[in-house]
Amino acid sequence: MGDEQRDAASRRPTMRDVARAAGVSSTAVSFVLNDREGARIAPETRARILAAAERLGFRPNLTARQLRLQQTQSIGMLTDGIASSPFAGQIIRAVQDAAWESGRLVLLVNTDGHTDVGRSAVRELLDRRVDGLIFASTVTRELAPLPELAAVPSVLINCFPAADGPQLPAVYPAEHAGGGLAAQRLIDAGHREIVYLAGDGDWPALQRTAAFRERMQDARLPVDAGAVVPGPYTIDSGYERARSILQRPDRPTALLCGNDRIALGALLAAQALGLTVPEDLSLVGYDDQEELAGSVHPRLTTVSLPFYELGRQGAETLLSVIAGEPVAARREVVGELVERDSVAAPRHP
Amino acid sequence: MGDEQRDAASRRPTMRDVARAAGVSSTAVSFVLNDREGARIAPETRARILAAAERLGFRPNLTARQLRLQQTQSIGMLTDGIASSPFAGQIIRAVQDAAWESGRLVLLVNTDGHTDVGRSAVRELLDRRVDGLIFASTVTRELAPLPELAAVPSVLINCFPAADGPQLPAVYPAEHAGGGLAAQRLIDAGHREIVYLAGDGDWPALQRTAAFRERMQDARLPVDAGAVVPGPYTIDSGYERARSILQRPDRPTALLCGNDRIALGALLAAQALGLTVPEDLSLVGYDDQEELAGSVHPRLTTVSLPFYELGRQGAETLLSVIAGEPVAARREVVGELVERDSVAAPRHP
DNA sequence: GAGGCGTGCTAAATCGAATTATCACGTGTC
DNA sequence: GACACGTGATAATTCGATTTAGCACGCCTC
Repeated sequence: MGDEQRDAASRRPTMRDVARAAGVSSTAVSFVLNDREGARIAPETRARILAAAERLGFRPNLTARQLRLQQTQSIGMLTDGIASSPFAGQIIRAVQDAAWESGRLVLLVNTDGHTDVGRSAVRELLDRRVDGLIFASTVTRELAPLPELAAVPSVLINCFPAADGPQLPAVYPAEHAGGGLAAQRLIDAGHREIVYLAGDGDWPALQRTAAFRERMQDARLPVDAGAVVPGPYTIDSGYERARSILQRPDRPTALLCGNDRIALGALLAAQALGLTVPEDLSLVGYDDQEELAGSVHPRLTTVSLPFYELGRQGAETLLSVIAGEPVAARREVVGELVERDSVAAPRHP
Repeated sequence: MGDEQRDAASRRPTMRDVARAAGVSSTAVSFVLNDREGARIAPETRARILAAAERLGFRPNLTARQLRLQQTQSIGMLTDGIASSPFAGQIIRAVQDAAWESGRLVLLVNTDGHTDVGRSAVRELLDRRVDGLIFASTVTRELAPLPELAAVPSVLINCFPAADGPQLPAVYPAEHAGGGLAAQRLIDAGHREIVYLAGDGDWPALQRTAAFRERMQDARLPVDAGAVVPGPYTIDSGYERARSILQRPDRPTALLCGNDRIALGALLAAQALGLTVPEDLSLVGYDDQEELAGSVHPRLTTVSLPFYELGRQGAETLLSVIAGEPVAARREVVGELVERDSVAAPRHP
């Protein structure tokens, strides 16, 4: 066995190997395998090349192709925390799905919130010549994107750019609309006294609170000083806030909650006070944390956060930018009301 | 402004640009920037090159380097479901952390359980010349790894190879040890009548059941026919099984559960029957599903699944294989007992 | 002053594909 | 018989780095 044959057996076969096997030049092989139009190759030659490629199990070396073509068919994805939020997985999955469908692969980097890691990660990804970049935030917020992101097509997911940074396209949840959905559900059920156990000053909380007020006003219901009670997004805080509110003689008939954890706290408080949900008290959560909202008794009516959709639309936006198509600067994705068992008509209407 | 200068300004600078700017050959630039030992470059020349590189903001094109060096400093990661399990994120995070520390990036592909997608994903990753591959399963099980995986260094996480497939190194949870931990907790608390609401015939369930029997025997406690009740890993099933068991006059004083969902079902059943946990009934779960085990009242004592550790050890094993170091064929990682509030001494000892 | 040697640097090949510019050959036309 | 033209291929270059082999020069030695 000659050196050449031994080599061809141990190495992955290259285009040259195929060319030699078919008795043609590597140019011909390239033309045939890429179905290059305008290339004139006789049918028999073509067949011989195809057969040789098949027989050798030839697959092009993508690293070489990437260098020549100056594009890597891969996109970089930065997150500031994968596992810190159980939802992040959905975004990653969606981005990966969309990328895969477009023939691309995802290079994933988790910065764990460290800006310096993020910075070197972006550099590293640019050095690898990714076709585009996605930055996904674990919490919905305004932020100043790293200026380096602007070097290639980039898209923000679950956040949006501050006025002073690069104006990258952004895809994030329609918190105002979602908050409206939640509030409207309680209003539609006939509740007139609703208290909002809101989140704590973050952007989603502000948006949802505004929506709550608007819907109440639209329904000509009063929103007095005590109607919005902000606090941390924890079970304990939900419990404490609900407890003090539900002990009032003029207690509300429904509590709108900033998230499912607060709602769970409220549920526990209601039970501790001998109130039955939803008969004595209606409850609406937010986030639709599967493991939580669907596991308690009664199961929580809540609004889902459209994480998969966020990821998909983010990725599709990025692919459009890469393709040179125009895209919307901002895209809000609406979650949906998940009807379960924690809402009923008020007992004394 | 000459063509050349304009080019250098718009393109990312290459090594040639740096060489020209410093008035040397690109070989010299390569030697200096890579600190190649044995290369003889005068200190002034070296400084000039460094200055030029700095001034132009030169960063090497990694695609070109990868082609020349025949290694991509990246690893491929396949999962059969990212978001289906909230834990998968931990494994991904751990793998990415370890890869990053070794100067590598992770190419992530989610197969969603489709073997054909997995197959083409592996091919795609091999075409891109990843240095190694990780396959992570969402459920702990025995499986026949895709034969293609054997083409490069590969490691399995949260699963292990069947006897007939390629024998890849595997890292997975020590279910036997973990099951022992859970059982022992109840035995140590003084319980003598313990029923195991087991999972349904999967590998972890089998391991944990075996461990339960062994610990009981070691403690000279009887394990009669009804002591192990297998069933689905759902809240409902836990509820039903617990209900029928707890209604018996000789009801056990403790229930060991196959996972936290079953345990939650059991908790609800106990409450429905007027039993207090842990006073009347002790409960131990498994998995430590944060959102669930820590949110119910009383909070569940359970055993954690070491997902982060699994990912990290898996990645480190892979890096060792890539480096040509010997590695263990199988590595079991033990979770830990998470003490919370659902275990107490039995009332009638 | 010829030969040896260390220093400092470069030309050219290489990695594996894609692409541009030609080239050889036969056929048809005037 | 000279020339244009279509067909079927190939040689050579390019992408941007790394690496091997070797060149030019000065200094020292005998």
